Parts: sequence; structure tokens; C-alpha cells
Amino acid sequence: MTILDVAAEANVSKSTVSLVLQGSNLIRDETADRVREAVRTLGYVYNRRAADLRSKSSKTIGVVINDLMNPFFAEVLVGLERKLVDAGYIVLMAHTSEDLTRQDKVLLTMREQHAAGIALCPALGTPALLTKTVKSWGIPLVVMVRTLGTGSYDFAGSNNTQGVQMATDHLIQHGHRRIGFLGGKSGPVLDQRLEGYRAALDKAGIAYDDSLVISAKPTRAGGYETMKSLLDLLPKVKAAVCYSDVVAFGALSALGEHGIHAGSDFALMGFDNVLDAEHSNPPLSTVDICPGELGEHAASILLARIERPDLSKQRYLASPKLVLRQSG
Amino acid sequence: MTILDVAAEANVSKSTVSLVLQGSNLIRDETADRVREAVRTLGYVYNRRAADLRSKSSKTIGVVINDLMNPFFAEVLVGLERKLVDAGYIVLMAHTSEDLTRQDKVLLTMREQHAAGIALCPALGTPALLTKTVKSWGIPLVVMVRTLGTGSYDFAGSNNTQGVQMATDHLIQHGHRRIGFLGGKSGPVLDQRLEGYRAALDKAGIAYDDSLVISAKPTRAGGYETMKSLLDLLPKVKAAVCYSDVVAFGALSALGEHGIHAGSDFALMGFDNVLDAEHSNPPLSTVDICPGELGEHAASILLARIERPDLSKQRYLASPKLVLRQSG
DNA sequence: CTGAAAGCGCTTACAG
DNA sequence: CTGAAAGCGCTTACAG
Repeated sequence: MTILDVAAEANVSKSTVSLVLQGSNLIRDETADRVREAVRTLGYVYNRRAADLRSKSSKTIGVVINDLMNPFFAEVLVGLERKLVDAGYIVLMAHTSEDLTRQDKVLLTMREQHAAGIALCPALGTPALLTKTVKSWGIPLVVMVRTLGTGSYDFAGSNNTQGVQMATDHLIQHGHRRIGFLGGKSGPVLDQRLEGYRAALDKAGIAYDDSLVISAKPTRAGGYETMKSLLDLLPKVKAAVCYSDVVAFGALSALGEHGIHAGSDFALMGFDNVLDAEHSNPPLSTVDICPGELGEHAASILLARIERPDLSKQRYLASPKLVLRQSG
Repeated sequence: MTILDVAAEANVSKSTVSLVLQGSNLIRDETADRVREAVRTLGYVYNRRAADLRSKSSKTIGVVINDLMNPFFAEVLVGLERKLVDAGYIVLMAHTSEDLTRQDKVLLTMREQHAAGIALCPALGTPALLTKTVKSWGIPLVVMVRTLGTGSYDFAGSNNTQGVQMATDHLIQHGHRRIGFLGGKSGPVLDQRLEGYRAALDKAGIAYDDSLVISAKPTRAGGYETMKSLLDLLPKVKAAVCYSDVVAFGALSALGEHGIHAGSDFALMGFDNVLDAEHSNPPLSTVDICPGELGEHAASILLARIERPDLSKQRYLASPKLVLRQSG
């Protein structure tokens, strides 16, 4: 079943069918209607891959995510996907679990599939060079969430330094002087967030104390472990800002286990404002960077780049907003 | 840059290049090496779409998910994707947000893209007929999580009735007679889980009480609302089984707000055993259906169907296991 | 406004 | 074991 069959049914040439299918206005309405009628009666299905091959275009976008288990990335992905589908694209999705080998593999696959563009949340340890590599393939790229060196590439992320500074400030304003920083693994995002933490401390004239900063994977388990360490080592600390909401959820669990009530006994701040933060136990005070919108912006940036490859470097940085709930 | 360039570089015909690229053993090792060398020096990239078009095959699988915001589905997706990628496929992902129109649209797109198979978690309200429709397209289909009528189609899900019965039994064995059922929206899964709830009650000689069953969206917000309703209307009820873990997390939040401690003051059971359940506040007692493995099984079923279209109907039903933590 | 012709980058019988 | 030829289902100048 091809356009040839449709052409025969509608008594036109296959060029005419093709033009109608593309919504061209070169064809008389009457003829176009006849073609569409034929499409319907035959149950013809457009073969987009053949069309893409011939026209050297593509309607698929590759998106590579490294941690879907984290609701933050799930929300980013949903926002991104929605926007892309609405623009007539379909997403080739791959999950790396922070595995660089896997990331290279799926990137190659997306290249073989002739993706029109790639939205990448790079796995930890990704070389900054990757942005140049993808560019050399001729595939538009938008990097998400984690910066990849200081080169020139399209990016959608958040102002991490400012955000964590706001969270830390808030704790300081409520009288806390000894404030923990929990979770996060080495990488650009941790560096930026830690910088915000230190900046807030500096501004308040509080000395930075290494033992208050406990690093771990940005997961619930990581948050749980870091909070337990903090409680064991420094039982007098009564406040902490977390690397992310997910880390904060784990910390909440550890707090609960110790019979400590977040909010009244201990002030805890998250980061991201994932949907779950509104209904955690207790509801989490956090820094809102609108994960879904971040994904939508990434999509817009990529789409713009595809349309006009010579655009100057695009950059979206979510402005953090403090959201105060019960935990801190 | 095509196989013609590679052929020229390696001094062979393009047929030979094609054969080497496909790993055929028809080509002498020496020649094959020369071709691979040419591929490397030229930086040639295989055009899989052209190959797929010509050979009428496809290495993409469509997967449609309706609620990625729910960690259960995220875990299913990750398991599914991992298995598919390892088998040499790449996934075309779409998110429906329970929107039937959107679901129809992405299904059509996947058809136009010539997906080799489709893994579908149907949106609520999907007509049972859909399995036949997709079959009529000639595309292998595996339905996930939610059954779609009683027809003959490949399916991967869990034994919901048995699972909820186990959770309810557990509560009954601990002396509870008035047990709430919280959350869940009308659909096959809710019916099955409710059936397990009633079966456990029946077996224990406890009358079913309509006012203890409170329905709502299967989200944290839904769980929060249903628990608040339960607490307001029936303050003497001290136990509940939830439609899902996510609902239970919301319920935990409402419990906390009322100063009620899950575990000692109120027994709460979840369903799914998502990763988060281990580190909620308090850690959630739940029914484990291994979401990730469910996704892997869905992949295996689909892959088997693609390999052998005439296989008899395949069905995977996760056997639920009780996981007792702090909440109940 | 519509048709005949060439071609996108591959694969696959078919010869040799 | 390797090459010449046809063709997958489309699009796109080019005529008319």
C-alpha cells in the first residue's frame, strides 16, 4: 500500500498524491479532496521514513536521560516530550543510568537513525568535548541540567548557585548558624549548589565547616545515609539544605526514624520542587525551578536551533523561587 | 557519505560493503577488514533508516506510557528500555497523560514510523477493540499493567487481586476489622484490587462497608485527599490499604499533618513497592510486584512476538510478595 | 495546476 | 566469495 495505490484510486499521478499529503497548496481543492478520499477508503498510511530518507529530513528527536527514577528528570522529560510531540516530532528515548559507555552507544544509534536533534542530560563524567563531537555530526544539540564545560552550546538548566543561596539564606534568617549540606555527587551541579551554600554563609559571616557537608548519590538512599551521618556525628545541628528534593525525602525518612520532626525540631530545605514535594511527610520547603517548564524550554531551544542553525548560542536558566511549606 | 564512498576507499563493490556492515560471513576476512578500515578512516555512519526502508524491517519499538510522574511507571519504563536497547532496538517514547486523543495520535505516528512493535500502557477508557486495531496494522503489541478486555493479546502485569488480598489479610491478622481502601480511579486495575480487598474481608467474615472505600486519582494528591476524608468521616478507623504506593505516600502526608504516626497509630499498606517506598517517612509496608522486572518481561514478550508472530498468547503476571516495613 | 523522471542510501536476489 | 542491477516508498526539480 503506497502512494501509487492512492494515485490509481484517485486517478492522479503519485506526485500529486505526495503534494496533497504534504499539504501543498499547489493542488486544486477538488483534486486534493479526491486524493484524501482515496486515502480514507484505502486505509493508506504515510511512510514517514521513506519520506524522510528522500527529503533528507527527519521528524524524530533523540532524548537521553540518565536517571528517570528521579522524579525531577521524569518531569523534565514529560515537559520536553509534550512540546516536541505538539511540534510534530516524535522522541527517541534512551536511559543511561549514568553509564558513559551506554551514553555513547545510544548517541551513535540516534545518529544512525538520523535524529533531527538531540536533547541530552549528560551522564556524570561526560567529557566537555561531547558538545563539539555532536556538533561535528551536524546534529543540533541542547544540553540539559548539567553544564558541559565552558564551550559554546545551547543549554537549559537552572541557576543553582542562586537557588541554594536563597535556601541557605532562609535558614540563616531563622537563626540557624550551623547548617548542613546533604547529598550530591561531584559534578557541575554540585559545584554550583555548594557555591551558593558558601556564598550565603560568607554573607552572614559564618565560617564554612567541612564536616557539615556530606556527599552521596542524589537518591533517597543517599539522602537517608547523609542525614544519618549528620545526626550521628553532629547531633546538635538543627538545619540542613539538601542537594535535591529526592535527597531531602531520604533525609526526611532518617529524621522520622530518629523521632525528629522536620519543621519544628529540624529545618530542612530541598531543591527542585518536584510535584511530590507538596505531599511529602511533612510537606517539603524547597526551591522551585519548575522542572516541567525546564523541559519545555529545552524543547523550544532545540526546535529553534533546528529551524535556524546559525542562531547565536541559546541559554535558559530557571530563576529559582523559594517555596515554604512545613519542613523548614 | 554513503556505502559507495566506503566501497571506493576499500576497492570493492557497495554490495560487499553492505554485507560486511551486516556482519555476513560471505565475505573473506581480509576483504572485510579492508572495508572496516575504510569505514574507520572515512568516519562513515550507517544509515539505518535507509536500510530499514529497503529491507522492510525496523529497529524501533514504540512505547506509550500514560503517567511518568508516577515512579511505578518510570521503573517499568526503565526496565523495558534497558532490555530493548540491549536487544539492539531503540525506543520511540510517548506520554499520554491519560489522554485518549493523544494516545491515538502517537499510535498513528508510531505506525507511520514503522515501529517493529508497540508496548502500550493504555490510558484509562481505552476501548478493548484497540488490541485488534493494532493487530490489524500488522504491528506486534504488548499491553502493560492495565488489561484491555478479555480478548487474546500479549500482556504483562501483576496479580492485583491476590496482592491486595495479601495486604488486607495482613491488616486483619493484626486485629484490624475496619479497614479503609484508599485511592484509585475506575478501571480494570481498581476493579481487580478492590476484588482482593473484598475477598480478604469475606474470608474473615467482615462485612463490606461502602463508606470505607474512597476513590480518587492515583496520585499523591489523591492519597492525601482520601486519607483526610477518611480521618474526618471515620476517625476511629486505624488501618487502610492503598491503591498504590504513590497514593500511600500522599496518605502518609495527611497522617503526618494530623499528628498521627503511621505504624504505631495507624496501619497503612501500599502497593507496587517502588524504590521510594524503602525511604519514605516512615518506610512503607507494601506489596512488591517488582516494577522494573515487569517492564523487562513486557520487553521479552514483545521481542518473542516479533521473532515468532504465530506464538500463542503470552501473559506475565507478577506474583505479589508482602514487604513489611514500618507503616503497617 | 499536474505528470514523467531521477534519486535518497541502502539490500537482495542473481550471475559469475 | 564479489559485482551489476533492480527496487524499498517517497520527494522534488522540471516540463507542460
